[in-house]
Amino acid sequence: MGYAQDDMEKANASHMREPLCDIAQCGLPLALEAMGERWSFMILRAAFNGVRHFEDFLEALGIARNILSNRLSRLVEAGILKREHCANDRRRIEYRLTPKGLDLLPAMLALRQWGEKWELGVPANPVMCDSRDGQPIATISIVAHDGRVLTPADLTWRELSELQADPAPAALRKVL
Amino acid sequence: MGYAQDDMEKANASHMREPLCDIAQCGLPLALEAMGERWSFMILRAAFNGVRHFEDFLEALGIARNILSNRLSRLVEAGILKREHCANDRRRIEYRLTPKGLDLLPAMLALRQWGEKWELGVPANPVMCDSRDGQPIATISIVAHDGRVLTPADLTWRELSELQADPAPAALRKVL
DNA sequence: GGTTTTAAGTTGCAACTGGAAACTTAAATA
DNA sequence: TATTTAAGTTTCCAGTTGCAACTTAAAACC
Repeated sequence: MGYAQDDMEKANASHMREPLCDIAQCGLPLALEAMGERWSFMILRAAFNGVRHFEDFLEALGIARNILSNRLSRLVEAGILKREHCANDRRRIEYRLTPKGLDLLPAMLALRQWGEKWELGVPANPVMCDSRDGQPIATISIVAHDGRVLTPADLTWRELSELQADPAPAALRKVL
Repeated sequence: MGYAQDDMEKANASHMREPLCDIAQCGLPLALEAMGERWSFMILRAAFNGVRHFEDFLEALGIARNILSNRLSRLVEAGILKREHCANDRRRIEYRLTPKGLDLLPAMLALRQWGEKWELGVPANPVMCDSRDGQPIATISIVAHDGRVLTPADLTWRELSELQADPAPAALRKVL
């Protein structure tokens, strides 16, 4: 039993889809390598909403069984989900977010907020709130080390070496 | 000339790929509808780095010409990029980020930071910095309305109606 | 104990999407 | 006018997706 998954992996390995940008020392291509597939974020969203079992993902997402199987395996391989047999019912498998998976929440909420603002147009329901005071969370934004909110015009790229040599240079080129 | 793009659109329309989640009033599926394709974020990254012309995207990304053409068209359709003929050289077309596109920067940086932390393992080069003081930006995080940083355990979903009726209830269920 | 049900995953097949390379179109330049 | 450049299109083939039916193993039922 179960050699088809191996075949699928072999097939992937034999002419492995070229990494999105293997030269760049940039986290974005690496993040997309793990999360760039069509269903990955939707599976993650379901996981954040407490979905843990194969059949429940299936129903929540309306995804094909084989694709779900493949995506869950990849997310487990990537260390974003962990796969565990249920103690009381050994047929059941629980997929749970790892710390690495939980750490994707800011990125996911930023995307969600963008979609709400620019595509949905109205506040989505339900609203993500702070459980301590019940208030909606703030918009995810880029902030400086001292907490000021930054816009694209306030940002610049600096070389690591330059940054270490001269922490606060006089003039910096703007990115945009 | 130029009927192939129309054909492509017709082909799309005839059995249009079903939206990722058309029922949910959620921004995430909508965001993924616009940005979920394999190359979309990499194109956006290049655009944020000042790439504006077809051939330059081609070289920067190592993407196939037809796929780039198709993705740029979709990003323009989605209102994330705008397409403009250069004034001085009418062959050249400039793709520039719109405000809607610029607003994806927090999501992109959150993904990049995640990739750096969990996949790259070391700080990527170059570093995104505040141009006012040259310091690296803070980690993108989820903050409450009053600025406290929140973890997944601090978060809860609330219904819009409930939120309006009772802004600060006594007990709230945690999401995770 | 034997049958049925449930959970998870696999297979085969048809349709669709992606990528490489050659081709087209139109504008600029020599 | 001939050539080059920028952007985009077409062709063709390989790879991926999705559906439906099938398999496997454990639990529940009778």
